[in-house]
Amino acid sequence: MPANSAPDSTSTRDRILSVAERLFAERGYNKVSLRSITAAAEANMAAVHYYFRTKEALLRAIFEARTAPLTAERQRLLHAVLERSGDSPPPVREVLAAFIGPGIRLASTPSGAIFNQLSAICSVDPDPTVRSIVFAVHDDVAQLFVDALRRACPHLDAATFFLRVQCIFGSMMYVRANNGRVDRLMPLEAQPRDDVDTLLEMMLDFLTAGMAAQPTPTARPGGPSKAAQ
Amino acid sequence: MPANSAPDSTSTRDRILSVAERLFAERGYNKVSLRSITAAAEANMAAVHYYFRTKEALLRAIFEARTAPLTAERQRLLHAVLERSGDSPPPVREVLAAFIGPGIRLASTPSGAIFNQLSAICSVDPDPTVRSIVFAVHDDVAQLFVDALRRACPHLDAATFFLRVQCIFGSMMYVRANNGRVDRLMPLEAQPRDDVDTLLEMMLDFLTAGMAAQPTPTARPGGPSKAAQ
DNA sequence: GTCTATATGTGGATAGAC
DNA sequence: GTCTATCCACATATAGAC
Repeated sequence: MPANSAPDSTSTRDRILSVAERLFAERGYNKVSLRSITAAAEANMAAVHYYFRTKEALLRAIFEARTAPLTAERQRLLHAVLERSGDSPPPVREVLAAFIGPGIRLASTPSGAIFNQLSAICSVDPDPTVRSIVFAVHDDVAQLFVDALRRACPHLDAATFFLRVQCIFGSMMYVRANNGRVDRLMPLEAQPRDDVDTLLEMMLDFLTAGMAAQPTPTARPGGPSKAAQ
Repeated sequence: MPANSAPDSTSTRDRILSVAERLFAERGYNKVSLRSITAAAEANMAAVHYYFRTKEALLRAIFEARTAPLTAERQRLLHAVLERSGDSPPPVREVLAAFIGPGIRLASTPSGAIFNQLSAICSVDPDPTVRSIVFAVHDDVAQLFVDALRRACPHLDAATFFLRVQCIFGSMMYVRANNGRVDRLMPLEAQPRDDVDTLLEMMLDFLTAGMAAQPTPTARPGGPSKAAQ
C-alpha cells in the first residue's frame, strides 16, 4: 500500500538495491559496509536483514535482477545466429556480437554503466562468495556462447581456442570496467563511450580479427618443433 | 632469495613477504588479515609492524620487489625494439612481445605464477590504496609501451587505438590471473600453461591480428553517417 | 628482535519496541 | 515494516615485557 504523499516514490527495498549496486561498483563488495549502504539509502540495517537477510543475498539479488534481461537477450541473439547458419559454422563476428553486444549496450544508460562496472569487478573477484554468484548467473549463457564460438572456429586447435576465449573475456571485462587505467596513459584524445554502437563495432573489429588469425605453427604434441618467425 | 628448500633458513621478514604474497593472490588484499599472514608465516602481528609498519606498506614492498626486475626487462626489450626500427614504425608484434613477454614468462615458476595472480587481481581492484600502488609501479613502463605501440599503429585513429589498448590490457590481465572462469566452460582440453613460450606466441597471434585489423568505417565526427554492414 | 596483551575501531547480524 | 539498541566477532595498530 504505497502512500500517495510520499516524497520518494521508490520503496525502501528499491532504494537499498540501487544504492548498494552503486557503492559495490565504486568500491567493491568487500569494502562497502551495510552501514554505509543504509546511511546512503536513508534506511537502517534492520531493513537490509528484513528484505534480503544477508549482505551476500543482497548482492545476489542485484545480479539476478540485472542479468535476467541481459541473459535473455544474449540467448535470443545467439539462437538467432545459430538458426541462420544452420549446419554450417556461424560467422565469428555475429557470435561475438550476440554475446558481447547486450553487455556493451548497457553502457548507454547511467544505471547500466554502473552495473557494468559492478559486473566487471565481481567477475575477477577472488572471493568465493562473489565468484559463486557471478558464475551462477552467467554460466548458462556463457556456455552457449563458447559452444557457438567453437563451431565458428574450426580452424583452431583446442588450446589456442581456449586461450583466445580468455582474451575475449578479458577484453570485455576490461572495457566494461572502464577503470581509468588506460586513461592515465593517453593524452586528451576522445573516448568513444558516448556511442555504444561504435564502441561495439570497434570491439568486434579487434576480436574478430584475433579469432580469425591462423595460429603460429610451434612446438605442439605431434607438431613440428621449430616456430616460424 | 636463496633456495626455498630450507624451511627455517629464511628470515622472518622474507617469510612474511612470501606468505603475504601467496595469500593476497589467493584471496585478495582485503580478505586477508595480518593475523592469517602471521599465523601462516609463524610470526606475530608485531613483526609485521616492525618490518613494514602497515598492511599497505607490506603490499607495496611485495610489488616493488617483484616489479623491479620485471620493469627493467620490459624497458630493455622495448628500447631494443625501438632502436632496431629507427625512424620507421616498429613491428606491432615485437612491441607487444616486449611488454607482454616478461609478465607471461613469470608463469613458468611457481612464485612467478603467484605474483601474476596477485598482479592481475590488484590491477582491477577498485580500492584506491591498491590502485595507487599498482599504478605507481607500472605507469612508467606502461607509458613507454603505449607510446611505442602508437608509433607501430599509424593506421588507427585515436579512439580505436584507445579501445584496442584496453583490450590488450584486459587480455593480458585475464590470462595472467588464470582465475578458472573459462576452465569451467571447456571440456577436458589441454591448457597450454606449462609452456610459457607457446602461450606467449598464442597471445601475440591474437593481439597482433587484432591490432592490424582495419577499423570498420562508421559514424565518426566528420565521417559518413551510415555504417557499413 | 620477538613476543604477549590490549587499545580502539568497525563489521554483520539480530532482538524487541512501536 | 521500520526503527533503536546491542551482541559479538574480528580488524589494525601499538605499548611494553623480555
